[in-house]
Amino acid sequence: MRKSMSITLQDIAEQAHVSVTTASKVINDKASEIRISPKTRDLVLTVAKRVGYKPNPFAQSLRTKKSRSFGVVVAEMRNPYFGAIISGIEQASIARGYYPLISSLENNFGEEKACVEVHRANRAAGILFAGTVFRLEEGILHQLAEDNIPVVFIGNKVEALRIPYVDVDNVKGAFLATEHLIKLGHRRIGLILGPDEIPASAKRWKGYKRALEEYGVQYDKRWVEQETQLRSDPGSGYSAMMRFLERDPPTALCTFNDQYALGAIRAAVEKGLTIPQDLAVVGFDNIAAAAYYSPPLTTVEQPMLEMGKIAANMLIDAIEGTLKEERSFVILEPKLIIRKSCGAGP
Amino acid sequence: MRKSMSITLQDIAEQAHVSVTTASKVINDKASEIRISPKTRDLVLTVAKRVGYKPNPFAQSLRTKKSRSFGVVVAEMRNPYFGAIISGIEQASIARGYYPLISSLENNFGEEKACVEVHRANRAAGILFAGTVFRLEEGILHQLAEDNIPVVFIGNKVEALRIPYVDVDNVKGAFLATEHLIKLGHRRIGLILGPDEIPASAKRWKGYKRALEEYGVQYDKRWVEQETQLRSDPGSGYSAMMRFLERDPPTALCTFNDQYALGAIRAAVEKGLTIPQDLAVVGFDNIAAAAYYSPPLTTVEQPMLEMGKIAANMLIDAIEGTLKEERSFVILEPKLIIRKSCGAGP
DNA sequence: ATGAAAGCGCTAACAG
DNA sequence: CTGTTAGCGCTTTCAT
Repeated sequence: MRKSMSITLQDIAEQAHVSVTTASKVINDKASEIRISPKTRDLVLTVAKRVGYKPNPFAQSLRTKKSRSFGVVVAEMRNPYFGAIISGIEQASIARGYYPLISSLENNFGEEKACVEVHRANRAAGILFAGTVFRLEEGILHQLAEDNIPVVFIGNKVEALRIPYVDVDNVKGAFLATEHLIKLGHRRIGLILGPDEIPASAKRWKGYKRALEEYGVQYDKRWVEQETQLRSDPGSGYSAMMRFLERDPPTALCTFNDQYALGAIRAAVEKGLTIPQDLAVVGFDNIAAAAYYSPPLTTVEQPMLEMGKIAANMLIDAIEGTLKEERSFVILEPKLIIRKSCGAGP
Repeated sequence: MRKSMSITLQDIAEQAHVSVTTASKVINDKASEIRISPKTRDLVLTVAKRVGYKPNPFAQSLRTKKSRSFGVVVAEMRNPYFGAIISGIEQASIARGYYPLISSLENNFGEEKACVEVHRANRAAGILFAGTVFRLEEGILHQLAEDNIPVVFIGNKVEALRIPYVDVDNVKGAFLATEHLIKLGHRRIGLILGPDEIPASAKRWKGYKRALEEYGVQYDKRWVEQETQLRSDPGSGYSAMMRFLERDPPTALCTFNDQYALGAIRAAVEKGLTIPQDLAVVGFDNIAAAAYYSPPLTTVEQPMLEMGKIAANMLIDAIEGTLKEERSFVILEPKLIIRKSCGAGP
């Protein structure tokens, strides 16, 4: 009698008077494909249930050289946008019997390499990158590809490589935001972008320009401000807005995300403007808090939870070798959520 | 020559012309305690470095029956408070060569059991609970204890059990907040508490009463409102504040956390009050966004990152059997951060 | 100081 | 339909 060790196939085999092999076969044979007598099957299953058998994942992985956990590298855990994505990833993977190992870069961008090292050391079966930026180390992606470790991106694609990814339609999102402002009568519409390294910046810029063009509003570079810092906190929106305020400010504003919007609003209010009378602002993401900002924020919603779920399922498919090329690139629809931060026009 | 498999001790042994045993000894012998000739040691180490050897954690765990990963069960991943704690956990554990498996309850409170199941199936070496509530299943804790799987709590203790935990001094935090308001001249000070299941509620209530008493302000139950819902979003603060507003509102308000504060402010503003002139409000936590609320929020800071780090280190110590009783209960100091949401008095 | 051998729990050929 | 055998990569006696 083992001390208080966990229950093994051995135990089941003994109690059911069958071999370990048979026990293993029964347990692993979900679809009843292997020919085992119903009697034996039932017996083994009953014993397994009775003793509360849980396969030892270390032994399984050692033997099969397959792991049921995968790595998740996320830009900033503290950002609610990523929090929601992680929730989605988690829900989907647990449902399929996989376990995400989450690691975040926080302010240490450029540490993608270190994170990947950790996941590789843990024999992650695949890696999910959310909002990461490969400033220096694109090489690690080739390395991963060589070693047959699947990767999927969320909200960020490395253009040169054909890697599965899921994202929201950024140009459409920015288009929606800008269009809303134009229809409200605004002509001097500011745009606060994230840093260049984030591909979404360029796409949102594009959507913004497209809306201007479509509605015959003159594009002017002086209405666009860009953050250079990668951290995505309200401070970014604050300082960008301050720069607008020091020259001649726009009457409306598209911001890179809800946190930027919060910061931008703060800056405007500090300079004596009121929202939305003096400045209409629209955010991006629709994080939970946005509905409670003062004023409640009109914003472009991204389906974060769903993005996380889809990405996790894609990665797991890739791990299991069933991911089809045509399902490898999914772009979700953004949705304009109208609240109070744009009022009824300038 | 193996196909493109990972490098094993075997490979090192061959290349260094030593036995696998020797290779293993050298690799595991950080402190040079085992008698191995310096020459052999150097040789093995050199080869290991050259081929980029990474031990296979599955084999290690299978053999030693010890795992280097532990579970983290967190109440709500989307909440920035927990995001910060997770960051701390992660930083500390990676530094010690451990890997946190994070799972969250989100809105499914009462699913602690399912989460724990998952972690046990993965052979987690220990479990960290952050902000979780054991409404139904306190039994799983006994189970864990029986099976010798260490547990530590963050921000929440199950009173009956002597389980290591780290938290902020909640009564002091609430005291600080209330005292600040009293010193500003307020007498009708509202308190919005979280649900009963969260032990911090009772503690903060205590701190609030203590401050009132110390400064000779009459305590009145009608100034306290409590949320019943476990989800900690701005909506909770919003509805609680609305209840105050329908009777006679206080002139100042202590809220359960910054998100509650955001919601409460929104409710007050909707009813035509201005902050801080008509209502002074103080939050709790000091999440990153709090500095950018309108007005910037005066709040009680919790050292979330540090709490995460400390807890992770405690758990790892417990896993390794070196956690001392006297270091098992740590209460950190809260700190009042004064910004604009309380103005200069009523 | 070094190595041979055994075995952790599981799965996969291969027999029977 | 079932069992025997072997081995994944590692650590751990126990010899030498």
